[in-house]
Amino acid sequence: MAPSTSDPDRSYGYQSRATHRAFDRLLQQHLRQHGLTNGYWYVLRVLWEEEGMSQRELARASNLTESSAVIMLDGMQRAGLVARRKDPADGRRQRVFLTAKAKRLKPKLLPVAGELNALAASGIAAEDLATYLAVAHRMRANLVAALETG
Amino acid sequence: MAPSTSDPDRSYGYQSRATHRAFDRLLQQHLRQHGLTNGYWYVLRVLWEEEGMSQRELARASNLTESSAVIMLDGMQRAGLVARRKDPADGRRQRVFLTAKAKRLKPKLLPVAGELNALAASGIAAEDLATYLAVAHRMRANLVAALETG
DNA sequence: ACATATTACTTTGATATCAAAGTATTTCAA
DNA sequence: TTGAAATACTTTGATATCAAAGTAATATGT
Repeated sequence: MAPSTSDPDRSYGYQSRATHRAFDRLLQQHLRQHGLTNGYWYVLRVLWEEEGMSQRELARASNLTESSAVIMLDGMQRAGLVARRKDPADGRRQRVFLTAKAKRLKPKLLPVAGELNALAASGIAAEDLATYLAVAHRMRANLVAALETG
Repeated sequence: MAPSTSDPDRSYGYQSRATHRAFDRLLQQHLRQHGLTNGYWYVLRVLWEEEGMSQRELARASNLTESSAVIMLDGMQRAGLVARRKDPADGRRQRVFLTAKAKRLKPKLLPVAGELNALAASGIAAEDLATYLAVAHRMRANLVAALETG
């Protein structure tokens, strides 16, 4: 393999990590003013769209493992953001719901997502942004397929 | 702002996180066979290119904060991968060097970077891959500029 | 020279994350 | 119907990561 794929500037892994870290740090800077952590944010983003899913579904939608989701939800429950209710039809499932407090945060905080994305995208052609999303999506699919294989 | 920028599939933040996580998990799967952690890998990638930099320089090159770098290097030192030597000309600086053991790992492990990148890129047009890198680079610059502003 | 500012690293306390092993509940096949 | 398998969640122990405050060494202005 030519050096091109291990040179950091040309490494998709390196660049995706660098982009993510920059997003994550800026997100943290915004959320701390509202007393939220990044981890809570990722879960709230999902729950603001749809409440009442099982922890497993929520973990998948939030891109967390199930054990990470348990820990996150423990914290969010203590912070008064979510409530867990056992599914009456299946005692194994814990369905997750937002509290009134978490619902009130939505209009204040959801716009932050748009702001950060707009900021990141500034000065970049719309066509290139679309390509970025498509490539990211395909790379993830390729990598997840490899993860499951081996 | 239109919903387009908060819909996960169209959110650059969401997609960059998802891509990174997939890379990171697959990397972990590969490295564990060699007894290395992802954190050590990121630092080794830098040191395999250039030894003897100060911790601050190394932290910047590895995309870590200085305090994270300290913790990582403590572990790497215990694992016999690096040695720290005080700069004779400036007693504040700790210069970081690879041990023989870490140097021996390079030919075995460096190719992993190329393999994962090739795997991630499979089925994607070269032109689109180039766009991905350019967009990632620019986004990071935009975000870092915002971080520094406040 | 000496007090102050700057620089480089370290410590501390917190969140984020996972894999592996463990527990409780439901499903299913004989 | 009952025991094994599958499912859903939890616990445990580890790494990864950061911000803020702390320590040590050097540089700077007077």
